[in-house]
Amino acid sequence: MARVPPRKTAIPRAADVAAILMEWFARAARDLPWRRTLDPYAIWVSEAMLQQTQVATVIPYWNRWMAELPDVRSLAHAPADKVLKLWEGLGYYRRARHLHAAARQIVEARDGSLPSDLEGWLALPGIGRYTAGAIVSIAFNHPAPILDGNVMRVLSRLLALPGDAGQRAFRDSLWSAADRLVAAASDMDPPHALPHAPLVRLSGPCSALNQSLMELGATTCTPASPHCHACPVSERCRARKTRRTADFPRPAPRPPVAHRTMAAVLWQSSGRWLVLRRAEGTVNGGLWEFPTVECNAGEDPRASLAAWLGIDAARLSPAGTVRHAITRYRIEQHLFRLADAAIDATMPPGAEWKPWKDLPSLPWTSAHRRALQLITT
DNA sequence: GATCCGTGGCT
DNA sequence: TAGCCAAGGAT
Repeated sequence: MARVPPRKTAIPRAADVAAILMEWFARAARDLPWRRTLDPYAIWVSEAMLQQTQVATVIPYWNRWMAELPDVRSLAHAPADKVLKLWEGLGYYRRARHLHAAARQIVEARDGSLPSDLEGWLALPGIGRYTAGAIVSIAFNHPAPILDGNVMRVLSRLLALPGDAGQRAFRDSLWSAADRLVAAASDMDPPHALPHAPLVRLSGPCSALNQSLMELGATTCTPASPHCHACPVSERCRARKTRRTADFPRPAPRPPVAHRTMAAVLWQSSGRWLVLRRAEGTVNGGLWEFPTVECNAGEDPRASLAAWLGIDAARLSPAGTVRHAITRYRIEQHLFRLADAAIDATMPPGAEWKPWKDLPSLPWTSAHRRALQLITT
């Protein structure tokens, strides 16, 4: 039988690869909580949480979220602070605000009925091509391709396709490869059973194929030292064949790290503490923190804070340091306590006094949640 | 297209 | 320790 020579950037015999990956997934799939359901709302929440976030981090958040906000109506009607509190510590808080806004949109414009097609999902805030494809393939078995960091790594190695995630042509080629695979899977039988994870449910072969690509990237085709001996498609992998798995994908250039210094005041007066909610549109918008000022390079943090508050620096007592990171910034937060006597100081704009007992239930920025613990202990 | 948006874990 | 990484989307 004549065999068509594979195009260089095409998956050789995509149907074979799809079948192998699905069979592997049936054996290797991890039992993750959102895999036990076909509810598109639950899958949507998991996909929003999993953006740029690791599975192990997401699991407890997803469980809490689903217990508190089990359906789209409960989310639509929830207060913003409750939504943010459930997201506290996950980062990229815009995801939570988008989820909330999309739920309201679904309840108001669609009477609470979730979309079942790609275009319907893409029309919602916070949902792009990856997330829409993931939801419709996993929940509805639609043959929509997905391309995330894992799939990009798996397919670029399989094809030995040079390039990095920042390059349009590279991404386009991989979207095409992902599309051919899920299309090939769509008319196959799904794996019959997942003996290793019997509680995992599959809507069909498109779900199995897409999840197999992500699973392979997460557990086997890892960024550093991939476990090629355990890979079901290693014999078809062009990067493996030439011992160049480390070359794919090429890392995208990263913006240089910048260091910043901040000073925050833990100001207690008559049993109340001064806190403020960060403005929407800023970093960590909507979250609460203690009043904070950024220090100029080389400036003494205590002097900066004293000047900002209009008080003598000697009245601020050091209470510890918290280090954290926001995207490309590495931030050193210096904490200072200020007690009752300083009622003559300048109130930072937007700040309000809250009793101690109210503080733990607010949604905090990560750095200041740790500051809170420093005070407690 | 480049830049911004968080965090915790791992090496 | 510093750097790197993880199921992206919006502007």
